[in-house]
Amino acid sequence: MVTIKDVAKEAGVSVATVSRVLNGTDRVRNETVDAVQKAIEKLNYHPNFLGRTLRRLETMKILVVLPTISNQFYSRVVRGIQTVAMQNGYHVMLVTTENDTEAETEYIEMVRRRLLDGIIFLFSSLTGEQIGRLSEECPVVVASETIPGLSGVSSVTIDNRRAGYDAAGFLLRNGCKRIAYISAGRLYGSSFERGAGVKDAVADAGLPAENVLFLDEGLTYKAGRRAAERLFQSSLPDAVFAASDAAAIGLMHACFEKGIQPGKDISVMGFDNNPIAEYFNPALTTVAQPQKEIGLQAMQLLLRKIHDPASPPVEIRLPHRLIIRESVRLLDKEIV
Amino acid sequence: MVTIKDVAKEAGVSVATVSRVLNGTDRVRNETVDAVQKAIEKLNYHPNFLGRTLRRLETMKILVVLPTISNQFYSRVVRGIQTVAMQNGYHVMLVTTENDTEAETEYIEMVRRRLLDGIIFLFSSLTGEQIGRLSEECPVVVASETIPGLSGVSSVTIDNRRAGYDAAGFLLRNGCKRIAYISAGRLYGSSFERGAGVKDAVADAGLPAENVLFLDEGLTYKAGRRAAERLFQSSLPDAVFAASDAAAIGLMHACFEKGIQPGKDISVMGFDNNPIAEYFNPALTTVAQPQKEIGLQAMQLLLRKIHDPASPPVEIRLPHRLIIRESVRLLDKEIV
DNA sequence: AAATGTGATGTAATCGGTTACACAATCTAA
DNA sequence: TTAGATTGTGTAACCGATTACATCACATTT
Repeated sequence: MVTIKDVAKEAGVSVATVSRVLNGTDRVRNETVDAVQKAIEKLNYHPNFLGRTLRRLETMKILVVLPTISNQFYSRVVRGIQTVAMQNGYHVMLVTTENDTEAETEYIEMVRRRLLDGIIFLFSSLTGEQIGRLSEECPVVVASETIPGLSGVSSVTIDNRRAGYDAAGFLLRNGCKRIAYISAGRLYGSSFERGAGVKDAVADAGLPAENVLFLDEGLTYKAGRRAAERLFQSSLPDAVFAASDAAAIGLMHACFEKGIQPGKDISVMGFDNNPIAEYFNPALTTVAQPQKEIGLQAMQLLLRKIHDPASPPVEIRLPHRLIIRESVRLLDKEIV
Repeated sequence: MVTIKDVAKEAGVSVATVSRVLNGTDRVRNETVDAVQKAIEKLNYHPNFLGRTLRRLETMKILVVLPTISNQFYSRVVRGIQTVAMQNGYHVMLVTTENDTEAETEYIEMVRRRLLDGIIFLFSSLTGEQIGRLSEECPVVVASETIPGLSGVSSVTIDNRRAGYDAAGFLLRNGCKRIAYISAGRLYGSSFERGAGVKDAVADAGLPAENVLFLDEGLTYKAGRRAAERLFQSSLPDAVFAASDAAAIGLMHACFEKGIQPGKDISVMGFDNNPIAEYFNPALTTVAQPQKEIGLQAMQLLLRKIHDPASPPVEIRLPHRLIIRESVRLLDKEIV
């Protein structure tokens, strides 16, 4: 490997001078600059970041932890993160944990060990306490997901409980009395919160708690299909609300096979406003999160934490939005 | 920050001994090990990777470059890569270029500068020559995408030309004489290859070249919709073949709005066998790539290159598979 | 002419680790 | 008993960069 020493020797100067040319941190005579640059070119030299970051103790790189990249929801959040990162000279690396807790801790070690400057969790299998402790050692932000027991850590999310309340409220106002809710596993706190919101709405409508059926199947197409199979075993609810658009679509697909028309025979609602929601037939009524905005704000909070580790944690709640399409049957009297 | 020196002082030993305890590279007396571990725990010490990798000149991490994470196709390829990587103690980091060439070169610098041990391109805006040069400096593998002018670099793909030929052949055998092909931009060589295969098939069927219409719109839902709008302006072809399932779905959606029934009034075929293909209505006929296998093999090739930089490049072609569902209208006489 | 300032460059310490080598203590074999 | 091997540990060089400080040549000021 070509090192700074080789360049120095080739150019007939000291390593310090080469370093100065590389970083432009100090005045160097023009002829010397030329000689060094010629040597760099001749040897095809590329500075080794390790040496530099070791000395500087910063890497200009941050890590984003997501559960999987097969869920489209995250792509826009990541885009938001990348936008702000790029503006500030930072690079973004992604890692997926794919439910592999051990892998997650491995990656976290990289941040702890200063190979990366900070970390944004869009998901975690760690407990709130663990993340809290981690955040005392290095810059951490949690975004889009709520993690039980988390405190003292900056976060950016929507108000998931409220979003669940609004979604269920919309279904109730349109005549649905019995609602099934397809939720994700226990690691997705946001999905749990939405379920709590559904319960609230049903209670506020004066209906008994039994009118809500929880199906803890997950967020994938398959999860939706599984949920459908369970529903088909007894009398159908008026509406199904899924914690992801994919699950809603999986359910609708199973309905077709049974000859049940979503949007007519049963109302279906998703979450996240995944692009497919608009293209599916029937187009899926869903709840949109400001994904890009979540990413933007998360990265801004992380930058603040990187530059001022003592800065206090901030919790940002962004607004969600109901997107009304065709999969929920509307009562005539309902205006929106 | 707690360093190895602090631990050494706390435990009353030298830094060398602490290092030995950390890495288990040498014999250390049991009591000494205990003392060091106690000190590590007490100080909550985490070794800084930089020092270690600087000395060892290897990071046990590899980089995967993808265009975007909003295309589900890549998630399974990445999963394959991760499987093999994990088995070998490597970690996988992802970066998306989102059509930002500059960002791509930034990440590549990380590999060149030994911050990462190797790189797998699932996409690149670099030319074949550039990647060829890069591969002389560090371990490189190209997977799933074909890059024009690439040589001397290991790669894992399907035979895209053949896949295009097979898809078009299937359409032709089922009575489609005029075929539109929705392709991705010039950076996606695989999509171009598939188009060449379509041309071959049409020529072999004795039909004139005008029977193929190329629509260079892209791979997204929106791209499919744009393609549809262009098609609606003149007489419809018998079939549309899209280089991605998303584009095929975007097109079908536009068809619905026009009252055209895909699978009946027009045949539609996608590519990749995205999970949604199975759930969409009508279910999408498509070409499946062995995504996970592509990832597995790509990582294996990369490992070989990392361990033996002089190993010769290997080009692996994996088989594709037609997945016949409902979006292509079948002639009765066609068995499959 | 002497004192002072300035610009360009080199020397060497440093970042946080790993590891070759040295050395002392202990054990083993002849 | 003693030479030689083994074990455990410390010293210091080293990885590839950055940077505080020193140095020297030359220009400017008094």
